[in-house]
Amino acid sequence: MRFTDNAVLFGSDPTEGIIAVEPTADAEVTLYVRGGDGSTRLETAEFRPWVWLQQPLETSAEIQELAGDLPYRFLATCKGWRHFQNLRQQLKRDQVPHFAWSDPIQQYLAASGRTLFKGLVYEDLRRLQLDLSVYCAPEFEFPSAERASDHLMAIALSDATGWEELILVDPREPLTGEKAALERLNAVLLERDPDILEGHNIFKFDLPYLTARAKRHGVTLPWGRDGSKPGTRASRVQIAEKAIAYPKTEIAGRHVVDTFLLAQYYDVGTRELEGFGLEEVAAHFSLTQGQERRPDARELQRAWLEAPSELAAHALGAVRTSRALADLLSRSYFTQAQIFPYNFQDVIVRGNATKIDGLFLREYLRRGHSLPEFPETRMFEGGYTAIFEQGVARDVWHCDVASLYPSVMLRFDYFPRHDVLHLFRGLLSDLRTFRLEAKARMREAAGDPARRREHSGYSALQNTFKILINSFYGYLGFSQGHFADFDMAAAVTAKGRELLTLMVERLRALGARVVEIDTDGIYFVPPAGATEAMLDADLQAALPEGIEVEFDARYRAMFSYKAKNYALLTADGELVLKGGALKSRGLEKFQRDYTERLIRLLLEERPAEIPALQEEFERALRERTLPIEDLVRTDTLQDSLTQYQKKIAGSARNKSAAYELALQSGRPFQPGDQVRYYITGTKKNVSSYQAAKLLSDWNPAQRDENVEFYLAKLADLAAKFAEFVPQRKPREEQGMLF
DNA sequence: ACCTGTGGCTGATCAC
DNA sequence: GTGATCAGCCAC
Repeated sequence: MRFTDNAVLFGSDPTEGIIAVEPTADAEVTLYVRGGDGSTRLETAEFRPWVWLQQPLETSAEIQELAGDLPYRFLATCKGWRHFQNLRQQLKRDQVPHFAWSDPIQQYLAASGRTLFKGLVYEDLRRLQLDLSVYCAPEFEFPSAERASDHLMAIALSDATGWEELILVDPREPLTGEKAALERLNAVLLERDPDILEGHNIFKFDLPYLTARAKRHGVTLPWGRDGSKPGTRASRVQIAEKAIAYPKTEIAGRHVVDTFLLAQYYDVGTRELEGFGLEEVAAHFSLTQGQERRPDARELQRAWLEAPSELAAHALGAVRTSRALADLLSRSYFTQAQIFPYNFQDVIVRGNATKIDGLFLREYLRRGHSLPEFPETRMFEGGYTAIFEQGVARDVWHCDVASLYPSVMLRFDYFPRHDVLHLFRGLLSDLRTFRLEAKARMREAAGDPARRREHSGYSALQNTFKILINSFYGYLGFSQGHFADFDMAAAVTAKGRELLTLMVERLRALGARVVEIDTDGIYFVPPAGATEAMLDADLQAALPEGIEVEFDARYRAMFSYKAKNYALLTADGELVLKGGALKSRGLEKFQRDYTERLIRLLLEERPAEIPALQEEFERALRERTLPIEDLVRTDTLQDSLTQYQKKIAGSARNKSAAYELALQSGRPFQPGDQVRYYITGTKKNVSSYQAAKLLSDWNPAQRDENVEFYLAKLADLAAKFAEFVPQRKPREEQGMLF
């Protein structure tokens, strides 16, 4: 079976080797195609953009009537991009209902049925990593490319073949040296000719810095494959609850990949990253290769002046790390680019529901079929969440329904009403089959060093299929999805709640004590003498065919705190915390540390040690011995500073420390930026936004953290868990403590 | 210009 | 003090 033969999923045109598409003339795109020998050749193709319409109209565009009787029954195909833009403007002005994609690359790919990277493996990509080391005069706190006294110290480069180069700026002549470095970078890019430019925070730091310095020196940056300069425009990306603003940079014939954004996306699924700096992310993935300690900015500057080899070691370490990171985190997007009619760079930053919409529209277009109106949106109920017992339970089992929502949709035919070509069902069931197949092939290749590449290829593929499968339900409730269907979304969740209720009832009937449930899974204490097989058989018999239960884990103990908030102790003694109340990054580190240690003591039946824990933290706070990082809060800005000020002025929100500090700092903070601060003063009751101070203004010689404030926080925390701390020896207790 | 969904907890602020 | 509201983060 060749997955790519599925035209709905991978597009109908099997052309292989396309690594980039760029519009190069009004009605033409240039394709950059990778040959078998690794060369890159150029081809041009005709490109005619179009608009979907509900009514034919008097226009110079070519009007085609589409099949079926859905509202968008006409296609207006334009002569070229300018014609398209004029038509769109006119339609907007005359308030004529219409729909069009504003990205020419997306339009070309959808119309042609082509996608990037077909016939290639990830390793065929020429990936180049970049990392800057910059100098900032001692009187300034943060580097700024706009300042005369700031400049580059070095540009570290590497690529996937293992090639590395450090372009070092001569400290004796920093400015002429910087100019030479920029020119050397230009030459290297021309020579190495990368498909992908990678870096950590490359959009917000490296590229704007290089652009600003190049401008100062009058150096042009002809980085495009056609010799053009990078293009930049303000953009923002939504990653779960976070909106991140960044200057999106495009380089003709190439793609820019920021591992900072990749890390943000990764974290949505795991919520395990301590922070998003290169070092923190690398540490999470165990990628720090013998770098015992990261030198700070000032140390690097000294190294640049006195011991360039130290700077080189650090800078090259950074590019190696971002290469390893991109290796781990961008493979799945490589696969997505083979599927969706989107540019590689865009497939990363687009939401899953948007990309699924792209699949639907591409296929309806290919079949010459009309499109529905956008859906009528409404609120609908979600999953069933409940907590039945609080406190500590021992010997807790977990079971869940294997991919609940996809299973419900397939088993009960919950598909979008207007999808008359029935793509939804086909895609979902194919994806499911494909995922199983990809997983099987992945396992087959596992462990064989000669098949490592194959293994990681199938791993990325099955993971992409999984993400897609899980996004189909979300698509039903996506207001911008042409085939979304809110009634159907409501039906899916209702069925999910019904099935979960049924499972809870069966488990109780069998004598189990149900502790906590959420959407598709149940934590419970099994009845004495129960076997998994017994429970499984009973539940499976009660559930409809096509709905599979999995008993996937057992735990020594569980601390059930509140809905969606609990802790698990595994057989290996590992403690897993779930929920914002126990592990939110919105809590200061000392609170998270205290919570984790307290819960461990509870679950390991060592409550006698709790008073000592309490004293330890109190003393550390009182004697100011905790590292300041433990007292710091990290807030991510959601709004721009202007938006914030507007809201405050209009009493639409309350003041907040993070925004107030950002405003005071005078730095250009943007949505998505993090503000780290602590509370100063001497009184317990202070308003945070008045007493807050940026971590960067911290002076270790003069500790000014508000001890009373933090002691009160500790006391609140202790009080929160007090009711779960037993007053007797836990050995005498059985099961839950109340 | 961009955007998968709902459910739930907590801390901070502010009006009462 | 108390409750309402908002923002931020997390589970699934």
